[in-house]
Amino acid sequence: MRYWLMKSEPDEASIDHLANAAHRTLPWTGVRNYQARNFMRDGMQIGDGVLFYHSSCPEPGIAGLAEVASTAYPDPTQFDSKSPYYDPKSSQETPRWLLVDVVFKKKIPLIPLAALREHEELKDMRVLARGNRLSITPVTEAEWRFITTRLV
DNA sequence: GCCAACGTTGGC
DNA sequence: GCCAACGTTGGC
Repeated sequence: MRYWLMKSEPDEASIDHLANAAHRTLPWTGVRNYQARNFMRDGMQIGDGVLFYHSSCPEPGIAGLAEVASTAYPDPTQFDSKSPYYDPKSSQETPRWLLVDVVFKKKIPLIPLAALREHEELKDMRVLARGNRLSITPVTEAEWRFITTRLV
């Protein structure tokens, strides 16, 4: 059992979109970074905990809790020439990009980025690291426990 | 809109 | 394989 933080732009897919999706589940489309892909492919298992983070928005921060709901499989948007996530260099035979399904668990009062930075216990969180741009980052069990018991 | 930081691309 | 140029991310 591992823990992750996954960034999403709320205009595209917010915690409310997830809560209202069929089966409260969405495929995590659009990851086009190898490190993030590898976390999904090599690190994630069904049932892993997910901190659902809103990014590139007026109030960035953790907006809810979710769970990994599938193992990794090819992201269909890479094959769709009309999609902004289309990748002409990928092929059905050797898909370059993968995704996992994510299922809603709980909406929480937003924990703003600035609030995360206030806690000594969270100072090493990958998402808070200088210059971090990864859309998926591992979360330690201690960080997960602190956030879900103290900040939620 | 700015800009720091980082990943990717492509010429050599 | 190096590395400069470029594009993207994402907070502010």
